[in-house]
Amino acid sequence: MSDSLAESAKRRPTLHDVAARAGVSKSLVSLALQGSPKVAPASREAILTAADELGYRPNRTASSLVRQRTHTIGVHLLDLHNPVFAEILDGVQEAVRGHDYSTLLVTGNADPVTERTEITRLLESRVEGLVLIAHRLSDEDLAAIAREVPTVVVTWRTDGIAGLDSVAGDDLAGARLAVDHLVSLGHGRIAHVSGGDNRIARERRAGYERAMADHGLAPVVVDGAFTEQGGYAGAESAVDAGATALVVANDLAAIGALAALRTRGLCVPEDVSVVGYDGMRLFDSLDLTTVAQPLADMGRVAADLLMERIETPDKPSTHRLVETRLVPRGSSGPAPA
Amino acid sequence: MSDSLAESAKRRPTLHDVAARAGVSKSLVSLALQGSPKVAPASREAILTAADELGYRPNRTASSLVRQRTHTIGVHLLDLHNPVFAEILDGVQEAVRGHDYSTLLVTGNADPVTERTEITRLLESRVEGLVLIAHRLSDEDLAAIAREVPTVVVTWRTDGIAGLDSVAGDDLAGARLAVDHLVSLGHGRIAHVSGGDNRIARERRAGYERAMADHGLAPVVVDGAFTEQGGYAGAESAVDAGATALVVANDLAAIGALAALRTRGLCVPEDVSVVGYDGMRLFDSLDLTTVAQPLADMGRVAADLLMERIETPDKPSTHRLVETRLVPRGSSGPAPA
DNA sequence: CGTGAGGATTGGAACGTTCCAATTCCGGGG
DNA sequence: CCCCGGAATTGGAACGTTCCAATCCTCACG
Repeated sequence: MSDSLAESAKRRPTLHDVAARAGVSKSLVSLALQGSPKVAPASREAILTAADELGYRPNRTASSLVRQRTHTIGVHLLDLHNPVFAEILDGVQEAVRGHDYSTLLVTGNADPVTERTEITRLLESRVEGLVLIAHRLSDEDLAAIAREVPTVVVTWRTDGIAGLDSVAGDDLAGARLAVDHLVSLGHGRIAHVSGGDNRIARERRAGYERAMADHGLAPVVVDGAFTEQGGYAGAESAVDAGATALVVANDLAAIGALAALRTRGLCVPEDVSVVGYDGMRLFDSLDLTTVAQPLADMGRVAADLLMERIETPDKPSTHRLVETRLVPRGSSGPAPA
Repeated sequence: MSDSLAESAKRRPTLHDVAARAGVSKSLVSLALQGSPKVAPASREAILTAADELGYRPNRTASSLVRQRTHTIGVHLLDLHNPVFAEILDGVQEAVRGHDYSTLLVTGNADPVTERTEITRLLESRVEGLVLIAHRLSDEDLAAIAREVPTVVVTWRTDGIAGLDSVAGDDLAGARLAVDHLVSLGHGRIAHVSGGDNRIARERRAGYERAMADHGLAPVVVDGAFTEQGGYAGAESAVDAGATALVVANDLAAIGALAALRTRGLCVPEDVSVVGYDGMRLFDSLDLTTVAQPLADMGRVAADLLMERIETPDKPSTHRLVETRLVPRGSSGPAPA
């Protein structure tokens, strides 16, 4: 006992220590701890009590070194602050737990450099698969990663990279839904507050522009970002330009836009209508009309795709588009006379 | 070349493979890759090119097995959906990067069972320290963990557990700030929408109750939760009870409360004032009066405390209380006549 | 031309597991 | 009484690193 105390200060107990205490070999301890049926009940008993008297804790690094498996997949989130990603992650975790994998979570804070080093870390930890929930990687980096480990990207289509699957919302169609909705409410001066210069933002913008063209309306795009500040600034420019309705690049920015309108003394939806994008649960009570994506589903699908690719590394890439739908709420209403 | 191709399909290249290709021993490769100055420039060159021709990627599990260090700390978040935790995490990550540790992120989705298994996983991965950003563990579990690895808890004081540090907001004082603010605006019928039955909620509630007593006012506490739904339901009961001001347990619930008031046709702050708690940046534009905590600072302090404990495992526990301050915004105003 | 210093390089043990092959143990059938 | 089979147990190699001690090489100096 005094001996175990002295040791515990020094070094964590190993299989060997447990074996010594139980009076058996380390092989048998290993067997017993894995629940093998070949171990005699008496030995098992002795081993189990020895293990927890010592506070034995298996060493995962040693274990995964010898079996060449880590039973772990890596998940990279662009940014923890946007709850959208958390909702997608929920789906991933749920699906992954069903396959007895656990997840290693990592975030690059929307910075490409940190992002690369964090993902490198995951690869060095020998994750067996990778889910990238939005990222800032170049195509070359992405391809290199996909060559190394089964990978699936969530949030936008990734074409032309071998062995890389993707799950994305249909941003083109989604933006169109928003425009159609506003047009049906009688709006003509519909502006788009963009999400900046990145893939998703460009896609949503394109959807907006095409829909406007199809309705024979002149598009007005103002610069914004996927943040509240971006939405705030964008909304100001948009109303300056005379817009009566705003298609905002995401919900976060839409919240910012609402704030801008409020400080301008404009009423929503009487003076200006606002439509967001994402449909995150967190903002359900804000009464924001939005283009909703099935976020948790996207995560689930991504995880399933990953599991398939882990089983069949050479299968052709699949790119899944999930459906978006418009959720009309209080922030959009008939165009002012 | 053909041989390396065939191999790459099978097995990741190891130090040994790099050594073979560069025509040196694995020891020298190891040395070179760590950037030791004892390696001759020519060898270094050869090794480096061999390594990246093979796409060599060091195996972290092997490495941390032999040096008895993982250079990793584990961070557990109660719940990814509440952006408060993300803001705390920012501080942790920042501080930790400065000490060349990396972080393993894990979440239990507010479920005590998943929480335990996830933390167990971290311990098996031999993290060198643990930051728990809110948790649902019993005191015994917590003590057991703290005995095993340096641990610091963020979000509430943890007294009486040896070797466990904590960083917390002063919830007692914070709730008092909210009450004082509302009293100074002339409110008398101030209700508290509670955050349910957990440590932080109880603390904030106690702060509210004491402050009310000190002002000679009758406390009215209605059941709520740390979620929008909780705030929504709580606000309804509170206004039914005739309150003209609400001290809500956190910002998330306050958002819910605002929604409830809106659907009741009540104006904020003309009819009812609302004060939240947390001060998360995400809601800056919502114009919510709130009791702000320095979230990122809390994370930084926690990480620093952890580093100190890693260096000096036997130092006495320290419990840091950080200061909260009231941020008056548009959701609170003079009491109605 | 021998010696030694010192830099460059190498072999091998160790880290804590898993798992295969080999060994021990036991009772029962011949 | 011996042998056999099966159950229980064990030793040891292997996983991919790190790092220590030992060896090798080169060259300047006496």
